[in-house]
Amino acid sequence: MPRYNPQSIEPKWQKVWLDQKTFRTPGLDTLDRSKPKAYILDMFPYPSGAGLHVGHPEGYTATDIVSRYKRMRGFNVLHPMGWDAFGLPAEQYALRTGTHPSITTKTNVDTFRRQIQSLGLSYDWDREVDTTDPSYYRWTQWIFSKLYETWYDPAIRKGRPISQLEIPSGVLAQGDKAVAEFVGSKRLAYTAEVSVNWCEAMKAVLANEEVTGEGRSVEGNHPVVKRPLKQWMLRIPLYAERLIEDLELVDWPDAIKEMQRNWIGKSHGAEVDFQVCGSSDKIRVYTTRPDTLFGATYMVLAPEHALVAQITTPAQLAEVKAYQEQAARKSDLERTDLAKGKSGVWTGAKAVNPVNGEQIPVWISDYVLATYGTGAIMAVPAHDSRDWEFAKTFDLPIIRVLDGGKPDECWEEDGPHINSSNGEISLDGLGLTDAVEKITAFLAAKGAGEPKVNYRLRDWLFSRQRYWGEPFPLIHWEDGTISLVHDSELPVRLPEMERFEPSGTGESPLANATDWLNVTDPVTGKKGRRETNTMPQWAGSCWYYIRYIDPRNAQTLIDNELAKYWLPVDLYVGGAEHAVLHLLYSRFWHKVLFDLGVVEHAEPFHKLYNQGMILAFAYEDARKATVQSSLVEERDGGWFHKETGEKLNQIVAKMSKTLGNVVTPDEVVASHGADAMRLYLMFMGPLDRAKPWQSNGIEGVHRFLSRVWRLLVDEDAENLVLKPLANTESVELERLRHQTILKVQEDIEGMRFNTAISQLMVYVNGLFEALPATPGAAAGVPGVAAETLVQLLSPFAPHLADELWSLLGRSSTLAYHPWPVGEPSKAEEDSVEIALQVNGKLRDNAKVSKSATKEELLALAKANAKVQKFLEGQVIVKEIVVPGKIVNIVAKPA
RNA sequence: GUCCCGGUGGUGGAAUCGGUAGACACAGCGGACUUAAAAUCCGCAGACCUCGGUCGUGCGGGUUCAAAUCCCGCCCGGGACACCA
Repeated sequence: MPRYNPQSIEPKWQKVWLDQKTFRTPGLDTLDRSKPKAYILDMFPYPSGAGLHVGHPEGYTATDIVSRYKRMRGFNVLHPMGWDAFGLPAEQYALRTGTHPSITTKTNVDTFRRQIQSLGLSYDWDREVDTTDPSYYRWTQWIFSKLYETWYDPAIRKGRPISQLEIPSGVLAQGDKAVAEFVGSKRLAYTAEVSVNWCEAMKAVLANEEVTGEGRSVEGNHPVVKRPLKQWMLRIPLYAERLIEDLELVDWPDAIKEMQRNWIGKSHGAEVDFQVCGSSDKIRVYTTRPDTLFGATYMVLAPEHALVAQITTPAQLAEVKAYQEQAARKSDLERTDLAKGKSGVWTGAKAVNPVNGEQIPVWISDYVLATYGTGAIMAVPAHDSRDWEFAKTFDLPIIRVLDGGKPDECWEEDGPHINSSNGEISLDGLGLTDAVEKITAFLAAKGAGEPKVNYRLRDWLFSRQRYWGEPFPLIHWEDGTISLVHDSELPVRLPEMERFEPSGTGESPLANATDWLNVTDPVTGKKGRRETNTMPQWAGSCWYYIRYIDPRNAQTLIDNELAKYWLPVDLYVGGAEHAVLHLLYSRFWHKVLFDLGVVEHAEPFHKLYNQGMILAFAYEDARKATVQSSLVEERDGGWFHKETGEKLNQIVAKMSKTLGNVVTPDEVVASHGADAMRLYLMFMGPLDRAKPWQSNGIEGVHRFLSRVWRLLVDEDAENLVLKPLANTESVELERLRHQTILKVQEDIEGMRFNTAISQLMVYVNGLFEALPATPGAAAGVPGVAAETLVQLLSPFAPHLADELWSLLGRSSTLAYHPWPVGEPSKAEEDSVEIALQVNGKLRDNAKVSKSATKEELLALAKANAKVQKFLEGQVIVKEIVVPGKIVNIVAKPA
């Protein structure tokens, strides 16, 4: 009767773990800090209305296995879960349904928590955080206050309190307003009228990182246009250098590090001044190829460049103005579309090339970006493809200064310089590196330029005109000053509002919360208005890993001692889609907090691991049109359309409603149990690889768990009882046991869960084989084997393991039971099978003693009949013996 | 266009300090048990042929006694970036 029944044992153990707080991590008072620690973190989810999908449990299971394993190895483990619950989708859903986002958020969180708990994950639920909880966002606001009150000191490469900023006497002399302006120009958080990415469909501003290369929103793929708005910005580029350097300190996938480096986009070059003819104005350009300066035949300014108005000649004014207006109206998409040709207008002005005195025309064009470098370039058409295209379009002169490539093609590679000399300097004959060095020194000496490092990374646009986000702790006073809400008055709560639609004007919905909006200074009677923008969703997720360590601390963000002990996060698992956004922002905030002494480590996440996406099979017909999975049947080793009978191809695709191939965790838990689901997710393949869900696969692991159950439990008995266990273990089983312990622990440490599980299967197969042929015969599975198997299985299938553990007569959970000891000496085989080769081809195998010498192996090979057959009529040329592996005899015809 | 990752049986995948390719599973085939089915257990299983071999890790070369593994050149799939001067 008592068959393996996950539906009854899983809820039972989940209740025990929850009720007894089995996975509670001690707080400061009871924490034994002499023990090693493991902070194992999942990227917390956005609790959407759709509930958990199978991708979530993949990463969660992996971290859960590591957490459970580390506990058994005697580590203090911190393994928390929480909710990234602010954000646009909740607000949009609320607007559609008329339900307040705080209500839908609560419902969704409850669903997510129930689903996650049904997977048996060993989270400490006492540490749950929710970014929308005022007691949480109080500290998000606090961190913003710190950003506002911090400036970056380039001399010591650190963020410092604004109180330590020295005000130049010249600024002091100009009065309070000038001082405020000066300080504002140094704060890490500042407000500015900027051209922003405005998404009409979302009625909100987006950060650069939230806009795709096609000029559409990452969320929802809506069109995005440029529009000037007053916004809060964060000066993340000041930390660019450290954000690049400190990638050396962390153990992250190379691909992610590379993406961050690319995003920060450091480049070395020089700034060069060009004198405008007939004017005192100079145009400063940034170039990474100062060595090509002799080939500069014209210049281009961004249409928004400040000098355009001053240098444009009256004759060109109308045309220039028209072009500027046209450019301003274009979206980034239209401006950067590579398919379109180059456009531009001559300003009428000329400037002097500082190395050869040539007067060259100054153009404006939208292919030059106002926001990068100086917003102006020197154009070297012979050696830059963009300049080449522009010069060809407008018939501008092209001078080659590098020897290489075909005569009528642009050459962007290295080569000996030509046509590059004047009376004072010559680059002719030099290669790229030498030429750059020489010309840069020359320009510096003449005061016409200097070496310069540039970053692609821009200031982070940090405000949104939405309701469902953290309010800024700021007040705009009637006298034009801005002040922070005092720490003691935090949090600034998000007001309860009935209507919170975005206005569409760029004004946040909070502007309508009249009672909340207006404030009066109790001391001076001065009137003010709260900041009505809210923070972007990234704000809450930037620092949640810190709060988990000390989640209920009402006095400070985090206790210093706890921060010292638990940080950094030892293992951080999540999807690769956060490669630049969340992970870059988080590192930036962490560095600011590091500079302020809140945390003691330069980097927040030591080891990062990206789980691959769970895909699913889908079907398409000969025209490559996809077919709903419900209309597909499998027969005769192929797939066919149920209605038309057409033969279909199996493909791998993302799970989607349209393909009808979505699998939800709830249905898998219901049909096969959480343990089977966990095991299958890990058995599918390497964690970091994308792989398709196969319903047959889950059957397979379920069968394995049933086999384990049957190995130990007497299914014929009326009640739940163990089969009789044997007292002694054969030499072979002992060896297999030690091999299994060692393999499983190595594989868990290396995050190779699929091969750990196969080893467990090998062990179970071995135990079955060793059972007496006749059922009921005296000895069953050796007791030590039974206990070890259950222990090794427990990180993977914790419900089954705890159930069997209690059947084995142990009263408490396995969660903190010491991991079994695997001894390499006992795992070693005493004989090995080696390959006998002739000329590199396998001819026979031989079982030999592990200690056999080279001579013995060679003699054995030569005595082998099959080997001899292939040596007939041959002369031996060479003999290679690798003990424990192969003997290879090289021979050639006599 | 540039960068990164990958390509192994019918399927998911093992094996990379170069040393017996295909562990473990899924699907398949055969057998046992059963009135029958399910479940379970045992066995077979890369391809090709003359049953002793030959070929075989996307394709073509190379290094080596020996290559899935290292090198060169391609092809295909996935991801990221893309007028950043």
